[in-house]
Amino acid sequence: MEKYDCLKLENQLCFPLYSAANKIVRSYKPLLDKLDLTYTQYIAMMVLWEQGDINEKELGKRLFLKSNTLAPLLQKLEKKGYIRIRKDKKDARNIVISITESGEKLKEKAVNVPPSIASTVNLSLEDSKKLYEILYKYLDDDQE
Amino acid sequence: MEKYDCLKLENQLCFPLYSAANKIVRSYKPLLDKLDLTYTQYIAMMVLWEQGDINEKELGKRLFLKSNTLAPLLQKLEKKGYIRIRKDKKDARNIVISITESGEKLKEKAVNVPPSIASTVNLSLEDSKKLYEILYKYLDDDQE
DNA sequence: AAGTCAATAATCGTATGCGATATATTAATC
DNA sequence: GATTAATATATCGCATACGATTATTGACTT
Repeated sequence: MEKYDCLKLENQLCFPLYSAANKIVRSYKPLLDKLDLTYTQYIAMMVLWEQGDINEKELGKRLFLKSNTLAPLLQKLEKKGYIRIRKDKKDARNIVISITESGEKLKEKAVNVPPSIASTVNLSLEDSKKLYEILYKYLDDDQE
Repeated sequence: MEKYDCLKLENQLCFPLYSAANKIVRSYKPLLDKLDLTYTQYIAMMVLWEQGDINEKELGKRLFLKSNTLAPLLQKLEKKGYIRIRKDKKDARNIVISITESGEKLKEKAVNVPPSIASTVNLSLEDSKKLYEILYKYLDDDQE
């Protein structure tokens, strides 16, 4: 083990993580273009499709994102007519996001996306499950 | 299994991949700030530290990146004095990247980064290995 | 040698991510 | 009730990623 071995690309865990994330997000693009969504906009819509109204902070927690990323993103989604952004009447610091009819309708198109992606990811069910499990182990660890 | 279950965030493989990549790259930032490098610049330097001169296309292959990302990145690294960018005399379409003395010196500081990151990633050796293995299975699959 | 095509890199436009900072609103304290 | 602290969101500046386009250079054909 040489002194500089730890600096070799092949010995990094972060690098394949970073590259694989780029690769899979890239593979969504042609599909999401049809919905007029970017990948980040898509996962935000997913949360809304699943649980309806949500405030920005809660959404940020679900997506591991903060307002510096979310605020501009949500503004774009509102401009496209998929969501509405309002202040909470009880506490005007809270922003409440709700889905519009147009946003709800998008769900019908969106159901085609996951199977289409799944068919291109050439991993065994076992590997997929393991990958999922390890990634959440890492994500759920907050002590950093 | 409901019709829309496939759209739930918890059923996505891409989402934890995307989030984990963000998280780990984010964790590099304070360390790389000391080297005046971004994460992408850091992995480019890694290739150079390991194998010296390389042309842009080859570098792109190693990093899974193309000139639309690499060209501006390399210009920044050159501006910082870590690398030199030249045209190949035999074929001026090829860009040859070489490392400068200052870039070579940076390696000494950089050796502290991987251990520091490793100590914050709370995964067992087994999980890390498995993660690495599955990610490369995905990355090396070109049929998409 | 001119013209066509292929290979490689650079540029452009858009949308992130994110640390840092600013702003708005509410809560807490005196 | 005025001041201060805390909370939540927005803005700013920078550096990616990436599809699409353009520019440069070389190879090939005739």
